Amino acid sequence: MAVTIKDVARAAGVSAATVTRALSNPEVVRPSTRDRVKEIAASLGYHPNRAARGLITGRTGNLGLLVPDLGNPFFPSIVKGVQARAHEADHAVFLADTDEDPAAEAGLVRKLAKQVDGVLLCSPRMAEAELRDLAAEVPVVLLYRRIPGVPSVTAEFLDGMRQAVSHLVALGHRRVAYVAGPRSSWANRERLRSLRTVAKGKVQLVETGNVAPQFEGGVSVADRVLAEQVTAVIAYNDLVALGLLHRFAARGVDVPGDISVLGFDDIPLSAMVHPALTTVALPKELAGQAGVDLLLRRQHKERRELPTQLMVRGSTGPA
Amino acid sequence: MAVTIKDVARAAGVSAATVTRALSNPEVVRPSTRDRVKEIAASLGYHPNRAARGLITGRTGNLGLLVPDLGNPFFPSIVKGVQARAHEADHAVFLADTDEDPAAEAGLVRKLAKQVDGVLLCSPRMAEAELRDLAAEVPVVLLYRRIPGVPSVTAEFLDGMRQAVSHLVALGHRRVAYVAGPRSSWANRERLRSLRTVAKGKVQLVETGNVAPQFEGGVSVADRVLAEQVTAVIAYNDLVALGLLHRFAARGVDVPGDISVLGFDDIPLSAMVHPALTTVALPKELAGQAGVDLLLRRQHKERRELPTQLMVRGSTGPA
DNA sequence: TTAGCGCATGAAAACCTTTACAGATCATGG
DNA sequence: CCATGATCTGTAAAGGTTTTCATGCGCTAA
Repeated sequence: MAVTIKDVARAAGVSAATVTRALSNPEVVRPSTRDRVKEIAASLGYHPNRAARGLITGRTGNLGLLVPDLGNPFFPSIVKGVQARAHEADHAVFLADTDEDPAAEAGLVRKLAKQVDGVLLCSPRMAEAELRDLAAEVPVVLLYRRIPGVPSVTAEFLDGMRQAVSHLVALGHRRVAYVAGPRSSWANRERLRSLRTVAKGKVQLVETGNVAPQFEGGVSVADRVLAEQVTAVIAYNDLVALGLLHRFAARGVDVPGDISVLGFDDIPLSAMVHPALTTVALPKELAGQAGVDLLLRRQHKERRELPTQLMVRGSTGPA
Repeated sequence: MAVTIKDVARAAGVSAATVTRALSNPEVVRPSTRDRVKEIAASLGYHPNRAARGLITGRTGNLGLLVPDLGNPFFPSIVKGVQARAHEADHAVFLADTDEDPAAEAGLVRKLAKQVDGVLLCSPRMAEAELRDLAAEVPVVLLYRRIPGVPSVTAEFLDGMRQAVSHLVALGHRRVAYVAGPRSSWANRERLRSLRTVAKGKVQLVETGNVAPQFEGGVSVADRVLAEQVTAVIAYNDLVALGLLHRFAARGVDVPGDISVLGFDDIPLSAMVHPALTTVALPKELAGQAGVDLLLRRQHKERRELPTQLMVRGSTGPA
């Protein structure tokens, strides 16, 4: 059926040990033998059985990636980055989508744990204690979340918010609404904290409550935002901002004439709508790549904080 | 380190064989023994090493999923469906994104082949011969592509196109542009064929050439569409349609007042823009699920063709 | 010439699980 | 009390790879 190392060994007239050496430790085998083995292996289409290899080396060559919702375009971008980088490093990627169900996450990770060398976790809502337990069981790198002692990749939220607020201030906005995301989300807490810090003394902040981090969340809160008499609104993320835009358009509210809208994430979609969404771009593919690097280099203490970038588009204008 | 079957066996005072039987073949072991083993296994946190199991059973409990571009929101939806269904069946999912590079696909699949029980292939562009070879090496189910002899999940393109054209005809459109996707894509050929069939005698079809199946493709062809003096345009997919909408908006062309726009796929995004996009909805998560079912042989059919549904939204109106 | 060394290779053990087969235990009927 | 059969459990092999250790060989230096 499948071609095994023995088939190659027999065809090359050497032992299995020599085959494995020729392929994964080439310098220890005589060049003539090595070349012959390699050639025969290639012609037979031999690839080592990774399960068997993993059994003895303890390393699987796989890694796991957990995301809360592929429906949010933020995450496919991360997946792309992880995927690409992992393949460069000759690793395969297990993907799990938890469908925004934090309860299921830990279980999923534990099931994957045996089959992977490490796990990348996009888990804004999982309890911190749970996360810490997990990190003790299997190498973990957190994506867009920070917990002391656990390696992580995040972005400079504070700087991003500063860019956003400066932009609005420059346009003359003095009273700005913030539509928050899920209260339990780390990213939400972080964004809110950053925003409060940078808003202090510069703009008056109106918090309009928490919504689901989705398009519908933005739609549902849009009318409340309008009632607040603000000249600009910052949304938890782009999806929520798009929900706002949608409802504003439906009500005939002009953006940015009547109100400016600012998002967070810079999902591809944001450049496609009209008016295009001004937003704080977070590195996504880059974050995925950085996460893989952290995981595979096993620098367990390390942490990376990537730069953010305000993307000024059509949805913001003078107050 | 990790807890193995021997640890459980020792703790329970039985042999490894009894442990494995107690857990995966419970009826053949005496109830009292079975319960004790199960209890101890649970308390030790024992999970069988899937690699080792796979080595002997020949089944891995994993499956592979290949998509051309996660950046196209069509595919994350499929991934979600696959993922959810696979987990229900206690299988894990390897994901590979080929970044629209058909050349890389076959290699990726072959590398994965040893680690999976089967592969789901979203591969609109791979050469048919290559695909057939692959299907001979590892169980394959094709998603949104059909090749004789290979199990596949597709949708009723013809019926979808019929719904779309009937809708336009009812609105009084008689001259309709079609923006085609990549010439090498199966879906493109299929859509074009269906469209020609249903358009015959009902509307005059203007084909405006092939574009990349992305937002930019739509943007780049929008002006050419306008020059054709049509009252409606059908795009290869939603992303292209959104590109059209974007460019139309920038040029001050009113949709649907000046021209109606119709997409294909129904990606989540299409309902979020303004005007919302009228489009032919293809089952995505459902297709993923059906694919998994086919692969795991929970279903004995070789092929499934899922229904499509025209979603009438704001981008189409009277001619 | 031979001891000694380095190098290339092979044999065998190990990784963890499942399963075919054999052995052990026990109850039952004769 | 023994033979028989049923039920339960243990032994050992198998699966494909990597790695440790040992072997054999040719060569150099004494």
